[in-house]
Amino acid sequence: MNSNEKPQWNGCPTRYAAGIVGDKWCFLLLRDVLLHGKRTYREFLASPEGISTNILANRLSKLETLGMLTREADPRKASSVCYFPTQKSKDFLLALVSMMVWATQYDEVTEAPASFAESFSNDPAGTIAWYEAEIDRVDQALRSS
Amino acid sequence: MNSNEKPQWNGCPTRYAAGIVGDKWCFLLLRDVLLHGKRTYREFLASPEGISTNILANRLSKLETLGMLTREADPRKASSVCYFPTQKSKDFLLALVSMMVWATQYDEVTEAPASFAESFSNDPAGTIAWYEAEIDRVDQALRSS
DNA sequence: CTCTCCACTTGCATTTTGCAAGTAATTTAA
DNA sequence: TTAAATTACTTGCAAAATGCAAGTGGAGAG
Repeated sequence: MNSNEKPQWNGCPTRYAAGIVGDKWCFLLLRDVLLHGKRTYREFLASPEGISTNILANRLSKLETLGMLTREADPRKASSVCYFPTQKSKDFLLALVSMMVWATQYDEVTEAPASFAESFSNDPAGTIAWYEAEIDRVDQALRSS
Repeated sequence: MNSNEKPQWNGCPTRYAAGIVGDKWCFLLLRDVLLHGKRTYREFLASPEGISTNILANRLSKLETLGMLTREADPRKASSVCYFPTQKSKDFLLALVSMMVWATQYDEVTEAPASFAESFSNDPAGTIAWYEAEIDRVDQALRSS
């Protein structure tokens, strides 16, 4: 990607979202970061979908460029790297969880418990706030270690 | 795509959603169907992103297979074809609009008016219901013509 | 009976992906 | 102290997906 040329996927909100989330691997990486507490290359690599190493490196750098992740040294081990979600990613939680609720409804072999969709429809804002608090808890613990 | 082999992108709700929406073109076609009232091949082709004819045919058939669209004869002209959104697509509206609100917040050159995000945060359910009513109005008019 | 419109399909060059292997900088273990 | 392992990548290459241009077949209009 030549960083001199601006992508013209702006303007229309759906097109803007498609430019980030309209990619299988970016989508799943956001899940791993926002919902599964994953922060390192190795953890992302271990996800059951089996992303390959070159694609993972490419997408992490794309998500960093897009302002969804920050790349920082791992406080636990200087040679390692952490990818943290930005506020922009965290603000994506509502959309992500909405998609999961929808998927839970239509995936015949869903592994998600009914309680998940239920708690979201009872209190959407509270559910999202809970996820965000979890993220902040994980990241504060990691950063101060 | 060999229809004999089942894709194992089920189980995890995010993975299920990624299998449908984690594709730029499917994503934008859903926008066109759900928010722009587009129903025909020709209308989809005219979208500013410039999908090519083979990809359009491929994605329309994929979305039909996935139960997001139904392919029917155009009531206005028997030789023409209409793609209608199913309930499954319409139920995706909440997630789609959530993404748009998020994109509107972060796209520096968004064309979406502030009133859009505002009305959604004031009354999410009402906003979605309005969109769904619009869709039903369009489709009922089309089907009975 | 020809001409146009519509919804595709086909062929082919280019791009992206997936897989396997390699690498460089630590860090742990013997 | 030195060899082995770990981490985060990069590289090369074959296979698949994409984009573009051109073609096809059926229905309807003139």
